[in-house]
Amino acid sequence: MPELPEVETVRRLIARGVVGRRILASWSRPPDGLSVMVRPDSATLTRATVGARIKGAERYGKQLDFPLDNGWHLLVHLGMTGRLELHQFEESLEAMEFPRHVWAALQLEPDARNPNDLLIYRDPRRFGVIEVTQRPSYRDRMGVDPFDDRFDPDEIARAIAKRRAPIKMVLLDQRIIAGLGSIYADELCFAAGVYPETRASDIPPERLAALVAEIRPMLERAIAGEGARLDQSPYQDIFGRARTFYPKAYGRGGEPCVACGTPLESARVGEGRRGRSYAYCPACQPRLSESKPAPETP
DNA sequence: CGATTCCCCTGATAGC
DNA sequence: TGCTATCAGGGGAATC
Repeated sequence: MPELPEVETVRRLIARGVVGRRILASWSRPPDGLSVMVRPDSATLTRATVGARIKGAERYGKQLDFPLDNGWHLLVHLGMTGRLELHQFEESLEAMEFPRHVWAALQLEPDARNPNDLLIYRDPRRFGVIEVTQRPSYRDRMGVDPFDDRFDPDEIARAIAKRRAPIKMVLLDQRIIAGLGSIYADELCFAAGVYPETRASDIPPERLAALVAEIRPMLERAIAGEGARLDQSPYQDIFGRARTFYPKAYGRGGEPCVACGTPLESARVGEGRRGRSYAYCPACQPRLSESKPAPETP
């Protein structure tokens, strides 16, 4: 659920508090037999981070990357419910009792300008991961980030047009575009007037071009608003900030279309556990087979 | 290669 | 009040 704009917001907020600071100690919760949250393990986290200085805070797609001055990288993927938080640290890490769903913590060196010196990784749903590596490889399995200099709308459109899967699923494919998720896939389909289950290869070229052309501006607006505002969602908050990018389609099934007033519909694309829900306006985003929107109004 | 399916997790919510 | 079933979803892995 945190997608490119939300991850970028986290990056900016965290960067101010951590870049340039040294890591004094680390803690991670012992494995419990379920998903491993800290990779490769607690000992390596300590070996890689303690004594090192955080050089920067970078993002590619939805991946956060904190390069350290000892050659290691601290990587954080927020998954669906992951958070990075800065807190004021009081006692020793060993003595602290961390709340549920906190998987790792790093104690930072004191900084007169910033009283918060404890970086926490929390993730209730455990789809995220925090890891250390000396050779980050996440870019190898990722397509182009929309803010990368190499992002070429024509090239992206050509890649999309080769796919026969539903456009919503193709937009979610991180190997083509890195950073989109369910929210912005829905929003892009809405903005371009494309029915989300349309086969990507069936979308008229000029319409697909319009959709792709909207990717960067839309993400820019969302970043400016510090992420998408999801009043219905329990995962809306990042740092308790007021997010001001209001989705026009995502999560609005049953509500009126902002453009024409028609009630939006919600449905699911893809079977099984990897299916994704989506919302769309049946009037503004007609199916390809329909030359015009269905005349009947429900 | 692409398309499709199963899986991991738990908070929130609806239904009984 | 308490229980149970359902849903949400990013992405790895396996399968077709």
